[in-house]
Amino acid sequence: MLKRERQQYILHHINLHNRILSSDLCQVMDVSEDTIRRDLQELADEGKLVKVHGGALSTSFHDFAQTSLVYSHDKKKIIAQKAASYIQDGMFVLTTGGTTILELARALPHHLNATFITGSLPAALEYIRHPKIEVIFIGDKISKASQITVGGEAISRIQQIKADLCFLGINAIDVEHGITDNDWDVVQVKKAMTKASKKVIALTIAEKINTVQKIEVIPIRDLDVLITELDPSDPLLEPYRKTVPEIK
Amino acid sequence: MLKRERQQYILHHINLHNRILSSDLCQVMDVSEDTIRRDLQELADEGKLVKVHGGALSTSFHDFAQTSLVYSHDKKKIIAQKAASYIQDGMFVLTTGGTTILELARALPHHLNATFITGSLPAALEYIRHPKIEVIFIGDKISKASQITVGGEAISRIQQIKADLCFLGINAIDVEHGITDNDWDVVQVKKAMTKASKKVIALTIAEKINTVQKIEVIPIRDLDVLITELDPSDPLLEPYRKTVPEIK
DNA sequence: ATATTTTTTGCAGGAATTTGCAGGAATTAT
DNA sequence: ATAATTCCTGCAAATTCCTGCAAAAAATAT
Repeated sequence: MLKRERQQYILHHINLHNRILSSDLCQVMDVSEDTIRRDLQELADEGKLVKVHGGALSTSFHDFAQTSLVYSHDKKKIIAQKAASYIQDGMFVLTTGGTTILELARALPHHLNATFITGSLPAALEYIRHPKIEVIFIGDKISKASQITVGGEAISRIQQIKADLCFLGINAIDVEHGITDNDWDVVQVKKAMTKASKKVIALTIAEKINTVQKIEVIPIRDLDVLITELDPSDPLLEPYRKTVPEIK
Repeated sequence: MLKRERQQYILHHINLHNRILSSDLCQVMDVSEDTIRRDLQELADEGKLVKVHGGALSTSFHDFAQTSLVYSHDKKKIIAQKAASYIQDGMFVLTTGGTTILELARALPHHLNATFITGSLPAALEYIRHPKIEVIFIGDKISKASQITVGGEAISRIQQIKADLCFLGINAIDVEHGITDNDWDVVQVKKAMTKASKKVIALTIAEKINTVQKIEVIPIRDLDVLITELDPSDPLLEPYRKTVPEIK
């Protein structure tokens, strides 16, 4: 089979099915994995597909999960690792949106068997990449700024849920003013989520500690776990140790 | 064997089999590789075939791949332009998911002032990029394969809606079997959407015309508008003209 | 018929492409 | 943590391509 023939076949297949495995391709075409890899690499360089570990995806499909461009990416990865350890098989987990939650979504064990409930479009897109995670999306009006569901319909849906965990991506936290945010609609949803969960886990980079915004989500005393990229013994966390049962 | 004869034979063979190897040719004709190479080069210069490393490919084969891949964006843009012209300010618009709908979402006029209701995560992410579009997301379980909401909760939500338009991204359309798809859950949602709208508009690239899949979404007679990238007078669309009120 | 010109062909050599493989790194699965 | 896959780099073998050149063949002119 000629090289060009192979590449045409690959492109055709990918436009039809949106994805392809290298291993399947080299069987069908009877060439080595390396050859397929090189074909995919070339096509990717030409922008005709997106190469991923183990195969390739259609460009139109992949546009949504850019992993770069996240502020404090490495810090958030540390947070995500710590957060993921709280999730057990079979749990119902409520999550908000935000880049830290996105990192959590990416850091989840691939074979985790749990149900994730969220109103965040980007987070949902990450969750569905895990084969054994069931994703429930809370529908209603979408807030453009935060790419998250807001509105009364969403809140009343959330109130019907009794989840095990709620992961809260937060904008500001302060001993006195608690967890605060600046979008009224989003705050309503976050409030509802914390009330619908047995355990509330807040995720934040250290930069946001001891900052305050306009609207309260919950007071510190309603927080069960606080996770940051810092060592739990870091002095910056000291003031919270009195009130928050668990600091990671 | 004369030069003319050789070239005649090469063209004949390539129109029959879509491809040829230089090595095969010089064996069959009993001439040197160089001669074959020169023949192929000449024919390629005349545009009668496409020369590639190791042989040659039929132009039709090559053109098809080029146009359907490199220019598929243009095709979908054409479809999107036609589709967008149906949307008026103030309308409520239901849409499914799929790559063609995605292109529509990207091609919407920036100032459009309408409400879009969808269960597709990627489509919703596109809609929210338009400042004046209000986005309502239909929540429920998310189907991993299609990145779209499915389930009874979603369907009963949709049934409460009375939208002006429903844009249907389709997988297969056939005069006899109608619009068909291959995922039972997704079909239920699509069905509900078509019933909740005054006007049903199907979008598809010509490649999918006259193809059939396992499960019926709606019969052709329930379709109000069929939009493709082709000219409405294209013979491929002829069989649909009897049943579909409007073909663009 | 012979000479001259033009076209075609094969060849030599060196350049470029393509492919598979080995190894070790990186990622993913169990 | 361990095993299995997948990826990457460099390398080597095989194939194909290209350029220039000269012999052969064909066409044309004398």
